[in-house]
Amino acid sequence: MNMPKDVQQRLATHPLFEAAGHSQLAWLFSVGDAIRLGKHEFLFHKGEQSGRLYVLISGHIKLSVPAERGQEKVLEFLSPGDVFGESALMSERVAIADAQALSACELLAFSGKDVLAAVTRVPLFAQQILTNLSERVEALFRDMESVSVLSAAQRVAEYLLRQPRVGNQAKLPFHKRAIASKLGLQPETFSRSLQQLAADGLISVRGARVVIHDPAKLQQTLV
Amino acid sequence: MNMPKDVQQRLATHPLFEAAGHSQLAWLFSVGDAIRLGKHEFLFHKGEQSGRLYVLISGHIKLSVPAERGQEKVLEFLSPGDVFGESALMSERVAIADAQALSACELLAFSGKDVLAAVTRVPLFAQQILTNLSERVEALFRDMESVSVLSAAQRVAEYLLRQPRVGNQAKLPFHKRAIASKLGLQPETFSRSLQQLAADGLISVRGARVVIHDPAKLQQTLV
DNA sequence: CCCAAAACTTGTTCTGGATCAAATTTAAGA
DNA sequence: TCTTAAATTTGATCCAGAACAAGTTTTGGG
Repeated sequence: MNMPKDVQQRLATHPLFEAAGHSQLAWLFSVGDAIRLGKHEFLFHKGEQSGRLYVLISGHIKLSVPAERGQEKVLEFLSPGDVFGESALMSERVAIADAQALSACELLAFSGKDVLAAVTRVPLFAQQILTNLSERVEALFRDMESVSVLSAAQRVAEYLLRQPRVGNQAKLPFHKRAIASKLGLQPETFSRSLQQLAADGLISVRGARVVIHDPAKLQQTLV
Repeated sequence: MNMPKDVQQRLATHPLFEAAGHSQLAWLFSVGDAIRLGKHEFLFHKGEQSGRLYVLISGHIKLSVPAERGQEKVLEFLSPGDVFGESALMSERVAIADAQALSACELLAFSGKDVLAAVTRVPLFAQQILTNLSERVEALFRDMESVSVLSAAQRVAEYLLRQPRVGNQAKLPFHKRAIASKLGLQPETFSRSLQQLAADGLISVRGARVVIHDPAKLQQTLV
């Protein structure tokens, strides 16, 4: 549909596509749209009928639903490789959340029809989608579990332990307010939980930078 | 692998398979296992490496994780047509929850390898799996949203409205304790929420039978 | 049909996190 | 750089739902 040549060349070496053959790639690129989003831009809003499935190539996207008093509930942070907009695969369905870019993003978009067609035409691509959807289901399970069995500080500790670290330092990848919402906490409680963990000598916080003094000991707090 | 002839015949007319051709069905039945579970029986436990993807044909299954003090957190109730055990599609993964039959069940089981192979051999089947996984992601989104934005009574009202009704009467399909856990509530709070809705004249409760006097008015309480 | 065990309900108290309020720090534009 | 809005933190209070404690009802196995 609308896929600049330079984008195609970069994608051809992308993990999602490298296993696909030449003609398969050509077909994917002929039916897919390349999309760019600026930071803060919305890809779709809750209630819209986008009808397309998206593959995030670069950047980060936040799925959230508006709540009362201008608040929002963050459902998921999406990273490169993630597949979303699954309502496209169901008939008559409408987006269940807002999708907003947290940074500049590149995406591919496919119509639901083309995705189902891709199952026969580019099986490796279909398998990637299956695997990614499975991973999202498991991630959501983990979230549901922690929201209902862990305390605020434990949820924060679990989140910190999941972040990539350089040395023993992790960087909170998004606004604390958004992370708090994802964890099912108010910003105040998130802040206080960080302070609590710091007071317990488990971490040090300065802005978005968190030093985890002893990951094993922090992990202990989750029991 | 292990598929009695009578099971094959019933499955051939099942919505999941009716679109598949004769030889495709034959292949599916040759690689799939038919499984029966008695009420209360476990299909797998958290931490096990079942390595298989399951399709629920009849009966109901509960996915849950053990919590402290012998409690459990119910993550999902599965109904006929649902696909689960998605860890099978990811390498090196282990079940994230327990799966227990809530009634006598019939299932099909496929190895992860065979599922990925099915993408090329029985595309319609792969599409069904894609669609069902998408539905589960959306259902989990809805659950996350209600847990964090609705009050106890609102979550109960929402749950009641989703149950099938004959006339204006709905029947709670599982133990109240299990439903409460699914909604992120203690049994006591679930019970009191039902009483509250009854006191407000919105419903009447007798055992597992709930009469919804005016669905529209009950829906109003969710605003 | 009986009866023990499980499920559910009802009452009371308690508490983790929400809410309200007010600094203080950070960061995005002009 | 400056300016101003946004993000974060800190403090004080409040409350929905958890936890604990007894009943009461339902259920299923014998």
